[in-house]
Amino acid sequence: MEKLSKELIGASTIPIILSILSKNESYGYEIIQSVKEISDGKIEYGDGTLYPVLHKLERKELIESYWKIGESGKKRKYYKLSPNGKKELISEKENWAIINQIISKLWKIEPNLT
Amino acid sequence: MEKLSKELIGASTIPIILSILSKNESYGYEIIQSVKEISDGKIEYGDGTLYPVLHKLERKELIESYWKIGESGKKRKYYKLSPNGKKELISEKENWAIINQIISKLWKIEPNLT
DNA sequence: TTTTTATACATCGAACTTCTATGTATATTT
DNA sequence: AAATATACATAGAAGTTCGATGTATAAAAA
Repeated sequence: MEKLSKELIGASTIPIILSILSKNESYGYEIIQSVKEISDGKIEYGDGTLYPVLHKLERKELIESYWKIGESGKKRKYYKLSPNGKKELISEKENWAIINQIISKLWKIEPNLT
Repeated sequence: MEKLSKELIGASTIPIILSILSKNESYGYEIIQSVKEISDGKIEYGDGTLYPVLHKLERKELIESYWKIGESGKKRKYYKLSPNGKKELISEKENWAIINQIISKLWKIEPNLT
Protein backbone atom coordinates (compact mmCIF):
# COMPACT_ATOMS: atom_id res chain seq x y z
CA MET A 1 0.00 0.00 0.00
CA GLU A 2 1.59 3.17 -1.20
CA LYS A 3 1.40 6.77 -0.12
CA LEU A 4 0.09 9.50 -2.39
CA SER A 5 2.32 11.96 -4.20
CA LYS A 6 3.03 15.30 -2.59
CA GLU A 7 1.29 17.16 -5.40
CA LEU A 8 -1.95 15.26 -5.01
CA ILE A 9 -1.80 15.68 -1.26
CA GLY A 10 -1.43 19.39 -1.80
CA ALA A 11 -4.35 19.61 -4.16
CA SER A 12 -6.63 17.58 -1.96
CA THR A 13 -5.79 18.94 1.48
CA ILE A 14 -8.12 21.92 1.48
CA PRO A 15 -11.15 20.20 -0.06
CA ILE A 16 -10.71 17.28 2.32
CA ILE A 17 -10.46 19.49 5.40
CA LEU A 18 -13.42 21.60 4.37
CA SER A 19 -15.37 18.47 3.62
CA ILE A 20 -14.69 16.96 7.02
CA LEU A 21 -15.63 20.17 8.77
CA SER A 22 -18.82 20.40 6.73
CA LYS A 23 -20.01 17.24 8.46
CA ASN A 24 -18.79 17.82 12.00
CA GLU A 25 -16.92 20.47 13.88
CA SER A 26 -13.50 19.08 14.71
CA TYR A 27 -10.01 19.98 15.88
CA GLY A 28 -6.54 19.55 14.42
CA TYR A 29 -5.49 16.36 16.05
CA GLU A 30 -8.79 14.67 15.30
CA ILE A 31 -8.72 15.81 11.68
CA ILE A 32 -5.36 14.13 11.24
CA GLN A 33 -6.81 10.88 12.58
CA SER A 34 -9.96 11.16 10.47
CA VAL A 35 -8.04 11.66 7.26
CA LYS A 36 -5.76 8.78 8.07
CA GLU A 37 -8.74 6.55 8.68
CA ILE A 38 -10.76 7.65 5.67
CA SER A 39 -7.77 7.23 3.38
CA ASP A 40 -6.74 3.85 4.79
CA GLY A 41 -3.44 5.33 5.90
CA LYS A 42 -2.63 6.72 2.47
CA ILE A 43 -2.78 10.29 3.71
CA GLU A 44 -1.05 11.03 6.99
CA TYR A 45 -0.64 14.73 7.67
CA GLY A 46 2.12 15.68 10.03
CA ASP A 47 0.97 18.12 12.67
CA GLY A 48 3.48 20.61 11.36
CA THR A 49 1.69 20.34 8.05
CA LEU A 50 -1.90 20.54 9.14
CA TYR A 51 -1.83 23.33 11.71
CA PRO A 52 -0.47 25.97 9.33
CA VAL A 53 -3.14 24.98 6.81
CA LEU A 54 -5.84 25.45 9.44
CA HIS A 55 -4.38 28.84 10.31
CA LYS A 56 -4.38 29.83 6.68
CA LEU A 57 -7.98 28.73 6.22
CA GLU A 58 -8.96 30.75 9.27
CA ARG A 59 -7.08 33.78 8.00
CA LYS A 60 -9.01 33.49 4.75
CA GLU A 61 -12.21 33.21 6.81
CA LEU A 62 -13.21 29.86 5.39
CA ILE A 63 -13.29 28.33 8.87
CA GLU A 64 -13.81 29.66 12.40
CA SER A 65 -12.29 28.43 15.65
CA TYR A 66 -13.08 28.36 19.34
CA TRP A 67 -11.36 26.76 22.31
CA LYS A 68 -13.06 24.02 24.27
CA ILE A 69 -11.98 21.60 26.98
CA GLY A 70 -12.73 18.13 25.67
CA GLU A 71 -13.86 15.10 27.68
CA SER A 72 -10.20 14.22 27.90
CA GLY A 73 -9.59 17.33 29.96
CA LYS A 74 -7.21 18.75 27.39
CA LYS A 75 -8.01 21.96 25.59
CA ARG A 76 -8.84 21.70 21.95
CA LYS A 77 -9.20 24.29 19.25
CA TYR A 78 -12.38 23.39 17.43
CA TYR A 79 -12.97 24.49 13.87
CA LYS A 80 -16.20 24.89 11.96
CA LEU A 81 -17.01 25.84 8.42
CA SER A 82 -17.94 29.49 7.81
CA PRO A 83 -20.49 30.55 5.16
CA ASN A 84 -17.57 31.43 2.90
CA GLY A 85 -16.12 28.01 3.57
CA LYS A 86 -19.31 26.34 2.41
CA LYS A 87 -19.17 28.29 -0.83
CA GLU A 88 -15.53 27.43 -1.21
CA LEU A 89 -16.23 23.73 -0.77
CA ILE A 90 -18.85 23.84 -3.50
CA SER A 91 -16.37 25.55 -5.75
CA GLU A 92 -13.70 22.97 -4.92
CA LYS A 93 -16.08 20.19 -5.87
CA GLU A 94 -16.75 21.83 -9.19
CA ASN A 95 -13.04 22.22 -9.82
CA TRP A 96 -12.48 18.60 -9.01
CA ALA A 97 -15.18 17.54 -11.43
CA ILE A 98 -13.65 19.66 -14.18
CA ILE A 99 -10.13 18.33 -13.77
CA ASN A 100 -11.42 14.79 -13.68
CA GLN A 101 -13.23 15.39 -16.91
CA ILE A 102 -10.08 16.73 -18.55
CA ILE A 103 -7.94 13.89 -17.28
CA SER A 104 -10.38 11.17 -18.15
CA LYS A 105 -10.67 12.65 -21.62
CA LEU A 106 -6.90 12.31 -21.94
CA TRP A 107 -6.82 8.82 -20.55
CA LYS A 108 -9.83 7.43 -22.32
CA ILE A 109 -7.96 7.26 -25.60
CA GLU A 110 -5.46 4.77 -24.39
CA PRO A 111 -1.86 5.11 -25.56
CA ASN A 112 0.39 2.11 -25.89
CA LEU A 113 1.72 1.88 -22.39
CA THR A 114 2.06 -1.85 -22.06
CA MET B 1 -16.27 29.50 -17.72
CA GLU B 2 -13.88 29.48 -14.84
CA LYS B 3 -10.23 28.60 -14.53
CA LEU B 4 -9.02 25.80 -12.33
CA SER B 5 -7.43 26.40 -8.95
CA LYS B 6 -3.68 26.67 -8.73
CA GLU B 7 -3.44 23.58 -6.57
CA LEU B 8 -5.27 21.36 -9.02
CA ILE B 9 -3.25 22.74 -11.89
CA GLY B 10 -0.13 21.83 -9.94
CA ALA B 11 -1.28 18.31 -9.22
CA SER B 12 -2.33 17.65 -12.79
CA THR B 13 0.53 19.23 -14.71
CA ILE B 14 2.90 16.28 -14.71
CA PRO B 15 0.33 13.57 -15.43
CA ILE B 16 -1.11 15.69 -18.23
CA ILE B 17 2.26 16.38 -19.83
CA LEU B 18 3.34 12.76 -19.59
CA SER B 19 0.01 11.69 -20.97
CA ILE B 20 0.28 13.98 -23.97
CA LEU B 21 3.82 12.85 -24.68
CA SER B 22 2.75 9.21 -24.40
CA LYS B 23 0.57 9.75 -27.46
CA ASN B 24 2.83 11.96 -29.58
CA GLU B 25 6.24 13.49 -29.31
CA SER B 26 5.79 17.22 -28.92
CA TYR B 27 7.49 20.46 -27.95
CA GLY B 28 6.86 23.10 -25.33
CA TYR B 29 4.89 25.57 -27.32
CA GLU B 30 2.67 22.90 -28.81
CA ILE B 31 2.06 21.28 -25.45
CA ILE B 32 0.74 24.60 -24.14
CA GLN B 33 -1.70 24.78 -27.07
CA SER B 34 -2.74 21.15 -26.69
CA VAL B 35 -3.55 21.51 -23.03
CA LYS B 36 -5.47 24.69 -23.68
CA GLU B 37 -7.49 22.91 -26.33
CA ILE B 38 -8.11 19.72 -24.41
CA SER B 39 -9.19 21.65 -21.34
CA ASP B 40 -11.42 24.08 -23.25
CA GLY B 41 -9.28 26.96 -22.09
CA LYS B 42 -9.49 26.00 -18.44
CA ILE B 43 -5.80 25.25 -18.21
CA GLU B 44 -3.45 27.76 -19.82
CA TYR B 45 0.19 27.28 -18.87
CA GLY B 46 2.42 30.29 -19.20
CA ASP B 47 5.65 29.49 -21.01
CA GLY B 48 7.57 30.47 -17.91
CA THR B 49 5.59 27.79 -16.11
CA LEU B 50 5.85 24.95 -18.56
CA TYR B 51 9.48 25.12 -19.61
CA PRO B 52 10.92 24.66 -16.11
CA VAL B 53 8.60 21.68 -15.66
CA LEU B 54 9.88 20.12 -18.87
CA HIS B 55 13.46 20.71 -17.70
CA LYS B 56 12.68 19.09 -14.40
CA LEU B 57 11.09 16.08 -16.07
CA GLU B 58 14.14 15.74 -18.28
CA ARG B 59 16.48 16.02 -15.29
CA LYS B 60 14.53 13.21 -13.65
CA GLU B 61 14.85 11.23 -16.87
CA LEU B 62 11.14 10.84 -17.39
CA ILE B 63 11.34 12.50 -20.78
CA GLU B 64 14.06 12.94 -23.41
CA SER B 65 14.61 15.83 -25.78
CA TYR B 66 16.13 16.50 -29.18
CA TRP B 67 16.26 19.59 -31.36
CA LYS B 68 14.55 19.63 -34.70
CA ILE B 69 13.76 22.30 -37.27
CA GLY B 70 10.02 22.25 -37.79
CA GLU B 71 8.15 22.87 -41.04
CA SER B 72 7.90 26.45 -39.85
CA GLY B 73 11.66 26.76 -40.12
CA LYS B 74 11.99 27.51 -36.41
CA LYS B 75 13.92 25.19 -34.18
CA ARG B 76 11.93 23.20 -31.72
CA LYS B 77 12.93 21.11 -28.77
CA TYR B 78 10.95 17.91 -29.08
CA TYR B 79 10.25 15.77 -26.06
CA LYS B 80 9.36 12.11 -25.85
CA LEU B 81 8.52 9.80 -23.01
CA SER B 82 11.34 7.66 -21.64
CA PRO B 83 10.79 4.14 -20.26
CA ASN B 84 10.90 5.63 -16.77
CA GLY B 85 8.33 8.17 -17.87
CA LYS B 86 5.96 5.43 -18.98
CA LYS B 87 6.26 3.80 -15.59
CA GLU B 88 5.75 7.14 -13.91
CA LEU B 89 2.59 7.78 -15.90
CA ILE B 90 1.16 4.46 -14.82
CA SER B 91 1.97 5.32 -11.24
CA GLU B 92 0.37 8.75 -11.62
CA LYS B 93 -2.81 7.14 -12.92
CA GLU B 94 -2.93 4.87 -9.91
CA ASN B 95 -2.43 7.81 -7.58
CA TRP B 96 -5.20 9.68 -9.28
CA ALA B 97 -7.55 6.74 -8.90
CA ILE B 98 -6.72 6.48 -5.20
CA ILE B 99 -7.31 10.12 -4.42
CA ASN B 100 -10.55 10.06 -6.37
CA GLN B 101 -11.70 7.14 -4.34
CA ILE B 102 -10.91 8.92 -1.10
CA ILE B 103 -12.59 12.12 -2.17
CA SER B 104 -15.66 10.46 -3.55
CA LYS B 105 -15.99 8.51 -0.31
CA LEU B 106 -16.02 11.83 1.54
CA TRP B 107 -18.47 13.42 -0.82
CA LYS B 108 -20.83 10.50 -1.24
CA ILE B 109 -22.24 11.02 2.23
CA GLU B 110 -23.62 14.40 1.41
CA PRO B 111 -23.35 17.12 4.04
CA ASN B 112 -25.91 19.90 4.22
CA LEU B 113 -24.38 22.38 1.87
CA THR B 114 -27.48 23.90 0.34
C1' DT C 1 6.27 6.34 41.57
C1' DT C 2 8.35 7.37 37.66
C1' DT C 3 8.57 7.06 32.87
C1' DT C 4 6.68 6.64 28.60
C1' DT C 5 3.08 7.22 25.34
C1' DA C 6 -0.81 9.65 23.46
C1' DT C 7 -3.06 13.84 23.10
C1' DA C 8 -2.97 18.70 21.51
C1' DC C 9 -1.22 22.91 19.62
C1' DA C 10 2.47 26.03 17.63
C1' DT C 11 6.40 27.77 14.89
C1' DC C 12 10.73 27.69 12.27
C1' DG C 13 13.68 26.73 8.43
C1' DA C 14 14.75 23.90 4.36
C1' DA C 15 13.41 22.54 0.05
C1' DC C 16 10.61 22.84 -3.68
C1' DT C 17 6.87 24.88 -6.77
C1' DT C 18 4.36 27.96 -9.68
C1' DC C 19 3.89 32.39 -11.74
C1' DT C 20 5.09 36.85 -13.54
C1' DA C 21 8.32 39.35 -15.82
C1' DT C 22 12.01 39.75 -18.79
C1' DG C 23 15.08 38.45 -22.49
C1' DT C 24 16.50 36.39 -27.00
C1' DA C 25 15.47 35.04 -31.65
C1' DT C 26 13.04 33.89 -36.01
C1' DA C 27 9.07 33.60 -39.27
C1' DT C 28 4.83 35.34 -40.83
C1' DT C 29 1.37 38.62 -41.46
C1' DT C 30 -0.29 43.32 -41.87
C1' DA D 1 8.52 48.32 -41.82
C1' DA D 2 6.03 47.06 -37.91
C1' DA D 3 3.41 43.97 -35.41
C1' DT D 4 2.19 39.43 -34.24
C1' DA D 5 2.94 34.51 -33.56
C1' DT D 6 6.18 31.12 -32.77
C1' DA D 7 9.76 29.14 -29.70
C1' DC D 8 12.80 28.66 -25.81
C1' DA D 9 15.12 30.25 -21.42
C1' DT D 10 15.93 32.08 -16.78
C1' DA D 11 15.53 34.99 -12.61
C1' DG D 12 13.00 36.58 -8.70
C1' DA D 13 8.77 36.76 -5.81
C1' DA D 14 5.50 34.39 -3.41
C1' DG D 15 3.57 30.49 -1.67
C1' DT D 16 3.62 25.41 -0.11
C1' DT D 17 4.73 21.08 2.34
C1' DC D 18 7.39 18.79 5.65
C1' DG D 19 10.54 17.52 9.21
C1' DA D 20 12.32 19.16 13.44
C1' DT D 21 11.69 21.28 17.66
C1' DG D 22 9.16 23.09 21.58
C1' DT D 23 5.39 23.40 25.12
C1' DA D 24 1.96 21.17 27.97
C1' DT D 25 -1.33 17.78 29.95
C1' DA D 26 -3.53 13.15 30.75
C1' DA D 27 -3.30 8.32 30.76
C1' DA D 28 -0.98 4.02 30.77
C1' DA D 29 2.86 1.18 31.69
C1' DA D 30 6.95 -0.15 34.05
